[in-house]
Amino acid sequence: MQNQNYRRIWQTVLQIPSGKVASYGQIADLAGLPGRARLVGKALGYAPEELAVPWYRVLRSDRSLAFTPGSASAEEQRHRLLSEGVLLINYRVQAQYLWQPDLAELLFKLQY
DNA sequence: ACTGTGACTTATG
DNA sequence: TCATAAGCCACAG
Repeated sequence: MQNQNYRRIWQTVLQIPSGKVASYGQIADLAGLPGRARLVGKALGYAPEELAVPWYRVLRSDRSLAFTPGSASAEEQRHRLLSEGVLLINYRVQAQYLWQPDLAELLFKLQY
């Protein structure tokens, strides 16, 4: 887990503001890893607790949760999002909650 | 080297 | 909207 790619993914997810969400593919792109959306899911699973990575702000490109509906993980994600004001309707969030970062500012913060 | 498996995505009907 | 199919890539066995 000392993987540099994982580190970049965690740092990118850390930039998602409260109340906003991003897709796995979007995070992969922003982290400089286009085409590796699946790696993002893997990286989130390995994220160190102390880093406090907001994994629940990441979902599929169609704005639905990646976990199977009703599962413990899905419920935790749903609750965490709700506590930030992001309401899920049929396991989907509204487009208004999508994160649209300022690329110049983001790249500066990530220091790539 | 080969194969199966995902916290995925896009195209198509 | 759904459902299916194919593409995708890292990783484990």
